[in-house]
Amino acid sequence: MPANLASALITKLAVSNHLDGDDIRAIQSLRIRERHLGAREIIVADGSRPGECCLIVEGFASRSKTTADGERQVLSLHIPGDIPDLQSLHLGIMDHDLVSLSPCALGFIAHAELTEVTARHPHLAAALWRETLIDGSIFREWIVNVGRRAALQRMAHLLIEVHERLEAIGRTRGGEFSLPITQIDLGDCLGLSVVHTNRTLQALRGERLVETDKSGFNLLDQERLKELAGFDRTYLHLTPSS
Amino acid sequence: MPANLASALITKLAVSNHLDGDDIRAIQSLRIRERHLGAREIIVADGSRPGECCLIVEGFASRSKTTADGERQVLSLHIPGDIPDLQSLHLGIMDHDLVSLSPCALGFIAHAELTEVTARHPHLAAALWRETLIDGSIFREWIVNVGRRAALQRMAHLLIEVHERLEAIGRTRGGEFSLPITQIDLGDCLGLSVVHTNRTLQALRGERLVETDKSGFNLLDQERLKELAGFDRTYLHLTPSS
DNA sequence: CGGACTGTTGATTCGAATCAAAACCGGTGG
DNA sequence: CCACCGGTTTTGATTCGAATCAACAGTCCG
Repeated sequence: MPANLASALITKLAVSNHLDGDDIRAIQSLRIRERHLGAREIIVADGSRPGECCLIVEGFASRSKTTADGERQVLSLHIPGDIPDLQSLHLGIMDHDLVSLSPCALGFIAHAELTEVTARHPHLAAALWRETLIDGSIFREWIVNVGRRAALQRMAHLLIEVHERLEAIGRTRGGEFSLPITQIDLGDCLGLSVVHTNRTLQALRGERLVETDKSGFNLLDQERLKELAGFDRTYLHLTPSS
Repeated sequence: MPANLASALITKLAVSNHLDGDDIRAIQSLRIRERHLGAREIIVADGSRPGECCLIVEGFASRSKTTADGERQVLSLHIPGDIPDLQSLHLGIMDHDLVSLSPCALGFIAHAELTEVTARHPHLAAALWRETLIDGSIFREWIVNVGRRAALQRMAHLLIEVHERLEAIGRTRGGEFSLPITQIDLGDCLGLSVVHTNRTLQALRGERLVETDKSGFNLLDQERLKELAGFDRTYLHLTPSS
């Protein structure tokens, strides 16, 4: 019901899906419980069995896993409009953590509510399924990123990805975008140590490719960055029915 | 129609889903076009727009991406009962290759056929959605594997994963299982060079943890391997509605 | 002001890549 | 039957990218 909560979801879904009036009304009729969190709070914990899904209305979140010997790996970054734990609707048990990066406005939607709405709106169900598939596609690219790209390319690739995704929902100003992430977490995204993350970032700055400040990044030369990273946006599936 | 084709799918789906008689009849009524391929053939190519999904009836396949500068990364390994390109049903364009590892018996099912059956059987649709979510969960673990585990742990983790998945569909004899993969491809799974893959495998053999032959592996001490790899099977979601 | 966290720097070590060559293996054809 | 071929596995030597170790500086905040 609160228009602003649902609208974040509608904007995001519309990037990759054709939504008709019926779908939009169905989304607007969802009961969404609003909640506000600070930075670095656990939203949903590994091993838990959530009964609702979490929509990011404002702010940033990440999903991560910690290995048996305490090494952390970030699996994905999430932006407004994302439902990072949509998979919990059908998987039941969480196999990773969902954590806020920045202070967040979140909307929680009960599984029962989603089950019901997808049953009555198969087209919307397909759109949500598609969102989880795009999620999977981004995971695949991250496997390539940590598996086969050198540190510099790896970081460039990540920054372009986030820029493209934010651009699609209208949250960039040129090459600039907000992403309040520490170098520690950035390293955990890239499978690098903090020290090397720091040096790699300096290299990108030195090449005049990227500027950073506390709250975000500025991509100074997107063309050259894409060239460097070997970036191909296909995997983001940012247009409907592509 | 051909019972043996559908039964591979039924066996696999039943591992992670509760299927009722209606679901099973729906699967058995699917029109599945059978095809046989040799080893190392491209089943579906990156960039293509397939009109059907590919069920593995017999044999093994892998999905992989190649970076701009020619580095290959394997994203997943697939076993009988898997539909490795199920995501194409909703994503349209392939963002990676699907390739046979061994000679395969495949069953192709038209997208239209799947769309129709999922519309009429929402419970089956949920099961297929769930399969794609498990796919995604395995990708997440692979990100951790290449991002944060050392070569020895990494290889141990992969071998245990494949063993667990094959065991669930009844295709292991104790620690033994078939997986006809070259060290080149194994390296591409793990983000390692062939040389280092070879040495890592020798280390596992030296520890009397693993035996290999042309066609597969024998895990000599699963407990110790799991301990070494820090293996937690949760992410495989091998029980229904867990 | 002090403390906790984050960012930065330098020195050193180490795991894995690379380079290069040889051994092995199954298939093929003379 | 054996020579040969391409692909794969193995070995050794060397290099290199990134991790680790160890300080120190910067910043935010109570």
